[in-house]
Amino acid sequence: MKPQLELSNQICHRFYVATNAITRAYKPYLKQLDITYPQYLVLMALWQQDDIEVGQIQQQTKVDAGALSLIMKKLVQKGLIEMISSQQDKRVKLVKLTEAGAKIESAAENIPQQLRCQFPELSDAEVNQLRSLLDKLNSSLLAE
Amino acid sequence: MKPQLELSNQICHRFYVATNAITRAYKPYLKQLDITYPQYLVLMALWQQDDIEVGQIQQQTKVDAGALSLIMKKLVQKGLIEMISSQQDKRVKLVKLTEAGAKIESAAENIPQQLRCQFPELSDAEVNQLRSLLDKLNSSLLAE
DNA sequence: GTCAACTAGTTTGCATGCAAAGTAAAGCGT
DNA sequence: ACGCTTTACTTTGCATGCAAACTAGTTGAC
Repeated sequence: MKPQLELSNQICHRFYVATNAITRAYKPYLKQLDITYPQYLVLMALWQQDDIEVGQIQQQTKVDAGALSLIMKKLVQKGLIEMISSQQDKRVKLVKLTEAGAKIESAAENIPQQLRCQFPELSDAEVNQLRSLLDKLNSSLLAE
Repeated sequence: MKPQLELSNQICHRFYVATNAITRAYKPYLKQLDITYPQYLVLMALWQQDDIEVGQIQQQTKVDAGALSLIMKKLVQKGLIEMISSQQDKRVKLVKLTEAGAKIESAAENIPQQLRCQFPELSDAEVNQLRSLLDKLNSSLLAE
């Protein structure tokens, strides 16, 4: 057995496990808002700045463009956003929060903090360390 | 705007981005073996120890049980594994590598190293730090 | 011994992630 | 003005991730 192929040596497998666990941890909270994690990412982008292009949402959330199309459609169906073709450039669609979409921000406000409570074993310092390592990794991986 | 809802403050979003980026980085290498990342996880578990139960594979890889069923079926179709019902307990299925399945281990041997080259900005020390933080996070998240 | 409770896996329905093909509109060179 | 390339998004096909329902085989309480 090659040691580099052992699951226990694989950083990548740890990411796989962690990300799935995090998404699962989010689920009960997001379920109350009747949205999924990627949909939540889109809404976060819009709460941060409303009335932006689909492409900007993609850049900020890093959700795949193809998947994003479907996600936007769902959010429209749920009445949380609306999409309007730009006048200047008819290829571009501008995304806006509806009243309902803007409203659930306050309901989402406490989610990050509750998520944080799911891993109390990590100190705040360790979380910051993790954040900075992830930033470094992501900028490296997304570089090309 | 609530600062805790900004994408740039979210550890979880960093995980989302990192894991998707890693999976994408794996893709070209795994494509040469005609397998996907979760299928690769299953094979790694078997390379480590052959002739084990489906449940053991699930525990080691942390792949969802439902998804695992389909993955196993694909691996059987590809002729990389075979499944045999246990004599002692007919509910249990034992999974074995075929000759072909055992063979591609050597082809997979260099993948981890090549993946590592995708993020040269991280030093070995930082990778180790990351590994230990991920372990701590995972054991915390998977505890309940 | 019998039946309820449990266990190992499978199946199904919905929501992505991703690659690849497709569409419509803009921009560009000549 | 005409065609070629690029851009912004959408659609499609395949492979999960996940919850929930389902099947078959075991175990335990009595």
